[in-house]
Amino acid sequence: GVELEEEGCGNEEDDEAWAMELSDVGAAGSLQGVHDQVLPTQNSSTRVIVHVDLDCFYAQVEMISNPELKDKPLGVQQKYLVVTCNYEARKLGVKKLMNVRVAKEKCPQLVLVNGEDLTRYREMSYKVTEMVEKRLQQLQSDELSAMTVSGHVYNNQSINLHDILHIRLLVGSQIAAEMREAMYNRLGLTGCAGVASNKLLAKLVSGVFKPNQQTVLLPESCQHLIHSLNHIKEIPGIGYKTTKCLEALGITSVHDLQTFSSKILEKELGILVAQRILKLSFGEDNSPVIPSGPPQSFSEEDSFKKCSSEVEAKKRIEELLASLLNRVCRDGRKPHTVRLIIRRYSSEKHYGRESRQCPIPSHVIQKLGTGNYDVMTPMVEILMKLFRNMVNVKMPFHLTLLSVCFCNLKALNTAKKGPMDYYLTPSLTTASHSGKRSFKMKDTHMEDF
DNA sequence: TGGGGTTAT
DNA sequence: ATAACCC
Repeated sequence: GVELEEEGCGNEEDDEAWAMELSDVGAAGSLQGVHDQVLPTQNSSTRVIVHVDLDCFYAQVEMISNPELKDKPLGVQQKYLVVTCNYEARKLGVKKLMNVRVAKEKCPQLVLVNGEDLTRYREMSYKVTEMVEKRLQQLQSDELSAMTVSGHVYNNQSINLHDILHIRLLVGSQIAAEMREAMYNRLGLTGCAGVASNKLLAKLVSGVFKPNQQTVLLPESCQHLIHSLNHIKEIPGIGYKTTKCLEALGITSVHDLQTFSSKILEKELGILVAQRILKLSFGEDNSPVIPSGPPQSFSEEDSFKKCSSEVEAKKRIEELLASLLNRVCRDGRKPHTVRLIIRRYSSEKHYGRESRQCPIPSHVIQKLGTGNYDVMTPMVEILMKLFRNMVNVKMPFHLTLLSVCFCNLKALNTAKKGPMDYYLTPSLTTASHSGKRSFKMKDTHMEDF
């Protein structure tokens, strides 16, 4: 099991050490199947991060569901987009987020499956997260002694067995290989892995050799990697807006950013963003691995060409709500806030969503998950009030998206355990002497694995 | 562009 | 509630 004790800690303010220790054993998971982990170390300044990134996750789940699809070019469709596709399809020119019509033109043999319902992807994602958690617990007792690298070494650099950093990264590569093996053997999923000294570098290097391979980055090749990027937008953490802003300043390459005046950058982007992305451009990233734990919100959304009546909106909201109630019931925790999100039709407005939220009345919260059918009626009432708050139904309107979100999730006071309760349990020891609510990883026993 | 998710302000 | 980021 994992021990996380606050040894002789008289300082109640010391959240840092606690977070660090948690990150030492934590696994971050998300729906896309991306997982990071940090190996336990004595010295927190020399980290080894293993980043694993599943290959075209949705397409893999579909191929596992229906093996006949395995050797055909396959695309996963949501509305009129091919959101992802397998590598057969990529060879034939299909790209992620390609219009269905364009994809069919490029590749007439393309097989399409609908991927608008995320249920099965979610289920597989939970399995992956669960597996990674268990491997993580086991790692600490593993013998990791064979000193040979697994997979590629970035830039073909040679390993110096006398360099302790090299050795630790090499051990990381073995762990990455073993985790990928386990994922394939148990769940049939393939993926890439990157091993490096921080999250940024691990993620970047994971994509160097692409499907189903892994790469370790030795410290001497860090600058080579970062300068191999053709544009700053390829740096995770620099998104759409920041890229536009940087381009306006004449910054397009990593070198441009590295040598740009930090003062001007701070004025343009704010001190926080400026300093963070400047460090990123040098391959520096001290952000910790944060175990994601169970989700903090659940939402269902649907997009469409046009919804312009209150009656139709209500119907769509009821559908979204029914699925959501199911999911929330299975999770076991109770949402205390509900939010309605809309997107209005507008010719050229990038990212125009509006939302209204409100607390869920306590008597409704109580009924949630009891199988009581009458939870629908009051919830629909609430959501329609939020709807009319945003949309003047006496005037013509044109919506292209509706979404319902449950958030502010709280564990119930009863002893009933939901499926995700497995990951985190309230830490009695810490809570009792710090007065703060905190969590520790629950012990896992080897026979579970 | 889809159907999600997070954190910061 | 919005805006930025991630996949």
